[in-house]
Amino acid sequence: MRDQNNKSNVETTPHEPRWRRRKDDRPREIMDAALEMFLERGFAATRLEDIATKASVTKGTLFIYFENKEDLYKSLVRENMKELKAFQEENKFDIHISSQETLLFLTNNWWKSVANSDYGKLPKLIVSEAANFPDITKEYLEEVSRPGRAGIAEIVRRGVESGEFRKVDPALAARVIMAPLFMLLIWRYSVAPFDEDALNEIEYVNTHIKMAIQGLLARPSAA
Amino acid sequence: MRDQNNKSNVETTPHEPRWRRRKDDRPREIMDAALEMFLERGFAATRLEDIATKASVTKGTLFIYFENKEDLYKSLVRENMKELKAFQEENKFDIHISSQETLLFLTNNWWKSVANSDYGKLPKLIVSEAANFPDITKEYLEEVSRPGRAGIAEIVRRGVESGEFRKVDPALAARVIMAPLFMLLIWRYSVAPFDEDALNEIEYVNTHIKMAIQGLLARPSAA
Amino acid sequence: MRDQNNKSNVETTPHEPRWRRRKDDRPREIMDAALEMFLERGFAATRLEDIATKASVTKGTLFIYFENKEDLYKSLVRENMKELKAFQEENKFDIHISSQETLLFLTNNWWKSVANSDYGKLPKLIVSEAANFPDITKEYLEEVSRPGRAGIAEIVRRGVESGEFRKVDPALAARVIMAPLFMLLIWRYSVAPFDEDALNEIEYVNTHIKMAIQGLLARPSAA
Amino acid sequence: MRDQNNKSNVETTPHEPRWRRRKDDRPREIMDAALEMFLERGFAATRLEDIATKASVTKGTLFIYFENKEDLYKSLVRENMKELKAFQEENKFDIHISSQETLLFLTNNWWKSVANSDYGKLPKLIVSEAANFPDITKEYLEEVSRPGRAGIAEIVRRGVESGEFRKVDPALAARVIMAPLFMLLIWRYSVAPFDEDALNEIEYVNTHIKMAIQGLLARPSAA
DNA sequence: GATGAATGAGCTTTCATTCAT
DNA sequence: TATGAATGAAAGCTCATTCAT
Repeated sequence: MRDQNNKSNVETTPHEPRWRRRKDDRPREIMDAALEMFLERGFAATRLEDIATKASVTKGTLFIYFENKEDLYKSLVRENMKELKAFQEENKFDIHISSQETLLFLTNNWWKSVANSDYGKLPKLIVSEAANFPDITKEYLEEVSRPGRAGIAEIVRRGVESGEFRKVDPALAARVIMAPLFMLLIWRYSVAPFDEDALNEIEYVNTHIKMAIQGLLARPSAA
Repeated sequence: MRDQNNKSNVETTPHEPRWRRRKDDRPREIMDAALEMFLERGFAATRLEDIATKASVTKGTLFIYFENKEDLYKSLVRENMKELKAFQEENKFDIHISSQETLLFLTNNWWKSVANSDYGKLPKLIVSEAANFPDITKEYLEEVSRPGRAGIAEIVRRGVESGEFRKVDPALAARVIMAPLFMLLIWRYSVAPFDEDALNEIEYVNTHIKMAIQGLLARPSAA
Repeated sequence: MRDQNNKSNVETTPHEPRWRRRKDDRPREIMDAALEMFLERGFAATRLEDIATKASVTKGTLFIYFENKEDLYKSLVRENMKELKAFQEENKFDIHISSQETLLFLTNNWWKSVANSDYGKLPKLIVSEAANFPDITKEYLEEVSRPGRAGIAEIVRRGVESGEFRKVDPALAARVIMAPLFMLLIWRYSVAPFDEDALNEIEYVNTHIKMAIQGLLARPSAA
Repeated sequence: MRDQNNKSNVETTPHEPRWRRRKDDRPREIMDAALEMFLERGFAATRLEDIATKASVTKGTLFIYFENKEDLYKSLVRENMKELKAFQEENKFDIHISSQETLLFLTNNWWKSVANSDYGKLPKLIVSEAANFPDITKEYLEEVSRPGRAGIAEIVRRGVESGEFRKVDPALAARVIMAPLFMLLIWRYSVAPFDEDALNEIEYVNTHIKMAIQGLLARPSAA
């Protein structure tokens, strides 16, 4: 993989160094590699050597930046959670538009900023390792999942209150609205690569959000 | 990596069951215990000793009934898949009732016979181990998932054709309709035990199916 | 080391089993092997594989009987300490004989039962690993060393009191009396194998105890 | 196992010191730090990083002055041995005084110049690492231990010859006389820090040397 | 010279699997 | 059949050593 025969030609060619110092970038690179592997194989089935190889370092380097395998896992999940939380908080909706428009807007944002970033990988990871990392699971539920649901529930509640939506339980409706979106992420990062029936994700999301809005509207258009 | 050694048992009778029967049905007990553990921890993180303890036998006994850990895993998934398939096939809908009634009827059936049996544990397991057991993943997609989706899509197609439903892509709508149900199963067997916000599953399913039907109907009731 | 070619002649010779169950004897055998190695190399420099080989088992077997390397070390030291303590307690001196005879008697006993048993290996081990196992060190000091010193000091005290011995501090004299005996054990298990100048241990002990008694007697014989 | 690679520096000048000097004498500082750590933990259990930290340098610096960990160990032991030898050689006794006075004089000198300097740390180190560094062990025995014993034996021999001492084997008596002194050093640098029963070292040495002289004198005073 | 990030050999530990009992 | 002691391959982790900076 790397240049291994730079012994015999030392004094002739100014050969590439065997490695470089990249103190600032390594942790991120390692966490990125680890996220991919953990997402694909799960925590226990992933060997540190594979993560190291993927991050273009050796096993030992992992231990410079992380205490152990578990610490690496928790660090990368928490790092992604932190960023996702920040995103959620700044992504407040415009309360002047209708509830259905707000849902559309949020779904759109979600698609662009969550579904197609590393944050979108968290659900599959959290779900798969839930019982193995109870603390992480609780943190995710409390800090990411619950606030997210609460936000959607609030929109639904306003829609119901204003008469725009039918009478539904906002908390349940929020869960129902979010389910197909999370299912998409879980699907994508688990069975999708083995599915011969490729899924058009954008059409799926559009179909979902339209159905959901139609399902909520007090006087749905016959469109 | 896995899934490729179907060599050693060629010379035995092809109809010999995967595991030998015993009067007290040890294999089933072992598979039940294994299902619980694999579901909770994942394949790699589950120790055979734990499965054995849960099944009230010892490690060595597992190897009397199953070739190895992988064989145990595949056996239990396939056994459950086989039964689930049988259920799906006999559970054909009555084509004389309306499409929305059919959806209600199927959801009801699903709730009683899938969501609350061991079959309901498959999605979380399959999703978590997808990349580690590609063959199993493909089998599930081909033999369980795809036929299920096709069944729902067909109902939607008829609803659209008859004018009962709006014009939607039946395949996508089918995925959207099924997503919250699968999400429920995955949720239940992963993060739910750690969630302080207990989910009323029946209300969730009802909310979902009502919203979905409202979302599909050409002239939805304003209920 | 063991029979390795029992593959080709399986159906002909009733070959020796590859291993036997020796649940009851293994811990002692492992601890004996470990004591030898730890004594020679020290804790950190001893590889578990070497201990295993010496005990005629494999690495994995060590972990059936001991939690980890440290537990093995502590177990063997404590086991030997326990036996040594028992010996010390039952080996009470006859208070009717003179103090000098008591010292001779005890030294004789020590030579037979401590110096030439595994207990005699403890001092070098304790000394070498003192800072690495503070708890063990304290236990040894409290439970073995201190009572031993106290016993000797008591004899000296009686000798002084009765006028048999000169006026000396019994506690210090006890330490001085014991020092050459412990030094012998430490010497024997450390540098002695590399010394060209072989030490006649019995003569050494005799020379010591005679000098010590002469050194203590109020009116020493001119022998 | 160790001690056998004296190959690489053959072509350099034979008088080149083992370690290069620097104005602020880094090698000495490193060896001092290493001595403390090796003495406390042993060779294998001591991490170079800890030595470096103690010497206020970093790991890499150690390798500027010493080839490797083993070289550092050997260098510091040999350096101390060399100085100790020099001390022993110049510390010849005055043959005009009595043998018992000579013993007192030497013990006094030993207390001031050996027991309370770094040389006094050698015995515990040598004893602990004897089997791991056979060459060092032999050097110590030949160059330090044996000459020391021979010196004491010579004094005893003269005492016996002159009638001042009883008839004893000078070599054995020498060992017996030295044992409590070495035991003191070993005790001090191993278990003493964990002993609740603090030892008054000076009283111990005085008690010892008085007892030893009384034990040797042909007509001991009844003091 | 000095640093400390990076390496990789080697050790401890785990656990699926075997097999004596 | 059933057990669980014993095995040994493989994984996590440590740390002496190297070398880019």
